[in-house]
Amino acid sequence: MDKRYDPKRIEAAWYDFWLKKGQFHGEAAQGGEPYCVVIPPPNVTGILHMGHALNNTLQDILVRWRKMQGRNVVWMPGTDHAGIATQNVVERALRKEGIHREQLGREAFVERVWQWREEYGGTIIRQLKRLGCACDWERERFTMDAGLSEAVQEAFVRLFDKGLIYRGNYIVNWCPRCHTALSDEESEHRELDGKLYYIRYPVENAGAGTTHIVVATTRPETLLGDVAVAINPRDERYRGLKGSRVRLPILGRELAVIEDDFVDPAFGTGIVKVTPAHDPNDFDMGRRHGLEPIDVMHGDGRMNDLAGPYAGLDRFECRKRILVDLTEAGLVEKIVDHKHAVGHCYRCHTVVEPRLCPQWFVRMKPLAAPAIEAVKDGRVAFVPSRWTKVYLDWMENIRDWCISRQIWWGHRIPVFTCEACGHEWAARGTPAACPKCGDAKLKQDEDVLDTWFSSWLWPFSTFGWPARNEDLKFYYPTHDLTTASEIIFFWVARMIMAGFEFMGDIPFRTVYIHGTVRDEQGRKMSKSLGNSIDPIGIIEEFSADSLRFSLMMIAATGQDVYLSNDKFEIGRNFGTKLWNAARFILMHAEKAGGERTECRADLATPDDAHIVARLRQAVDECTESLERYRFNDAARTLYEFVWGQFCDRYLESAKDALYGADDARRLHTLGVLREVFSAVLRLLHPMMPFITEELWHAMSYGADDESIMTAPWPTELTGLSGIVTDPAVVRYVEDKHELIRLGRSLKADYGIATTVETDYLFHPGSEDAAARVTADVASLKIALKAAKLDVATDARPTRGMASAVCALGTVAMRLEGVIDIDAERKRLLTQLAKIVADQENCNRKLANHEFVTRAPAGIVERQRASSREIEEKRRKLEHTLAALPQA
RNA sequence: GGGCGAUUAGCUCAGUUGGUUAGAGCACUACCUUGACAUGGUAGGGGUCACAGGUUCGAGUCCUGUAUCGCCCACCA
Repeated sequence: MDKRYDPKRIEAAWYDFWLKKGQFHGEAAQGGEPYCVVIPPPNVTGILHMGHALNNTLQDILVRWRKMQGRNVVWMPGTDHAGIATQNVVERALRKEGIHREQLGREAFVERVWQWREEYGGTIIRQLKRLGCACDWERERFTMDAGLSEAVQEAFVRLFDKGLIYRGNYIVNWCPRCHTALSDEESEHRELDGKLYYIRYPVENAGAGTTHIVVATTRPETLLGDVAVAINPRDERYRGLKGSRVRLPILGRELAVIEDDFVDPAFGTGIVKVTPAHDPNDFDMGRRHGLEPIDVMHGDGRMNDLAGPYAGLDRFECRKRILVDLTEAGLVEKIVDHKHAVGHCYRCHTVVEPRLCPQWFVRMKPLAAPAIEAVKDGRVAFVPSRWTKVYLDWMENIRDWCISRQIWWGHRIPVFTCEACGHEWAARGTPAACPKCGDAKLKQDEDVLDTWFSSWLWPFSTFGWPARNEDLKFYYPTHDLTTASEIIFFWVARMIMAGFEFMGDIPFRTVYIHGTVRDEQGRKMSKSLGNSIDPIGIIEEFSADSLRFSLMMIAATGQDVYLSNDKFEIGRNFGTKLWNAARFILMHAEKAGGERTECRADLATPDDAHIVARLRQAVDECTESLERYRFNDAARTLYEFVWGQFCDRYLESAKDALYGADDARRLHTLGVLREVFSAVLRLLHPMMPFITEELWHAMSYGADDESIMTAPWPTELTGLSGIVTDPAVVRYVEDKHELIRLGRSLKADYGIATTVETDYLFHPGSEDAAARVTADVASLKIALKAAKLDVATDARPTRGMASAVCALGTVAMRLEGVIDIDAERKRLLTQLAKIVADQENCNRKLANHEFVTRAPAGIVERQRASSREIEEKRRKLEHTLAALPQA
């Protein structure tokens, strides 16, 4: 075994080993209890960032852990075609060649995207493999592959036929750069420092002296599309306005004057310009008052012919020019600073333009109902639970989903129109003729579907739906879905709705929402900020295991993760520690030759009992933490056990036996070491798959061609069953270590000699002996404290002044002149009085639970436990008091 | 405007249902080339748990309020 751990050498090799063994594959035919996870499919354009690394490490831990527990596991992998994002990437590549997509035409362009995907689309999959992900790659899917495209059509047709999909002319979020509509979720609001422009509109026949009114707007260029001005009907100031002639500046169009409750008299001037084609509120008002919208913009953000003199200008250029013109005409009353939230395209960050155009929508209210119920009654649970409220708030106020996109890369909307009779219907596949008139001249809708329209089917479409095959029946509903909070609306909520609509059941049972990965300053990691840490770089520099384990140590449940490069040293150092512990055990095993190591009950020492007890505790804690999705706790438990208990304590204490002359003892100790370490490797495997696999083989725990992944999750610890783990023994060892530590400290700092006989008065099960050791610890602490007090007052104690001697059964202490024994006794007595009071209170509560309220067994048991705890405290304190020297 | 989260050591953070003297990693100090490990060991310094009230025998933990930072949602132009 190499002296140094070289992750590069082993990681790739073990991954191939797993693949060759088909370790990650599962199918229904194998039977057993299913456990299934579907990956949040990363974009094909994606490269692995820290968010992915965190997300997929979490899933991999769950998957490997469940596998070790004997479940029939499938982790469904795949990628998302990411409509707009991918189209943008390919367009950019084409632009470098000087080609615009229009030049290629639709078919050729889509062909190019497929080519691009062939060439670069596998990047993120390769990176997930380097991370160690145990995905069932035989099942890898792509949201545009034939099967999933069929599922998309099926879902669309079913919803269409049920009347849940409709086309309508509404204001949508329009990205002038991507040239497509976006859903509400795809428009990101950002607070911007804008301006509020107060503009005078001339009035012709108003009351005395009125020559104009003033409206306030943040987007002056839209006034070109104004069709009215609106006031609140209760606004006294503008009583006379109705019936007068208001003229639109520059274009001179006459505007209607309408009254609408929507208008807030307190904002701006209390008069609103109404532009139905460019603002959702105005659109609604326009509908209420029967006004015809006037659209003054092209899809690319340039003004159209209806913008008169501004036709052809970009919208922002138009804003500048129109302000100049208005100012010259004396129509700008004032300009004030104004903060407001402006929508931006989530793909290219261009300012979104509200635009009136025909789009396809899904009616969401009917779909939401069962999905709301399922979360309310706990069939689908969010972890941490606080996200439940976020989900429910959104679902209860859900708005229709705009699903059409004016791009080429994606699932073409399967709606056909008969050119002969005008019949419009949704069809699976490519229909040959109109079902109404039989004519063959058909036209398919030009638009494609929102990317998420395929994602929301992911938990069942990946298993072959609409076909009802065995795997789908077996693995659906899946179990855990792990994702980031940003995705709750885009994906999680919609999957739950689709699950009910198409499968009649929930898609998964638990949604685990992890935190966002941020840099040290708390900023989101992003390419544009240049602050991201590349996970692959970390794997190169440290190792995949280091990356994974460090992330788990840092990421508290659901909290955001703040990263910097040096954070990964935790995982690396821990890996090294583990490596060296293995080397130590192997070294001694080699020294023992082929002799049989065996844990023998009759040779078990308190240290053996202690490490086994702590191991059992670690196993329980680790298992429980994973069950509760507290990955961070599981990692910390293992870190502390391996480093603090196993290496620092047990391994050191084992040296006596290992270097000793007693062969039986040596083999026994080696046996305990091997058994405990075997459990350690298994516990760590989900988090650090590579190094544990390497060591599992180096230590020959299983056959050469068997993976640690198929070894059982340690629950029984059968190899260690002979070792009695009496609580008194465990406590004794704890105290012993404390005694040694204190003794060393006294000696090192103050030259106070102490003799600690570590094996003194050890009788397994002897409460009294253990209690007396505890008292000794307390006495030593007092001595230490006293010595320090004295140092502080510049009177360093000499050997003659204080000494602490541990001898058979008791600590004889002389603390002459060093400590105020009376004060110490007084302090302890006060403490004791408090404890006695606590105890009475606690027992009263217990009696109350037991006999009065008849509380559930769990609560009574808890109360009993705390009663025992207090009793224990009291005994310790009394012993300490008794051990205190007389003044 | 609504909702949520955070505030604990110099830094980054744990602290589950209230319970002895509030923990870890990094950084810092001193000593240690001891027989697994210097990516290490031993010992140590460093904290009015943001602030103000309240509940309790007991509060970092529960309740109310305040302040600061952050996130999400939202059609007041």
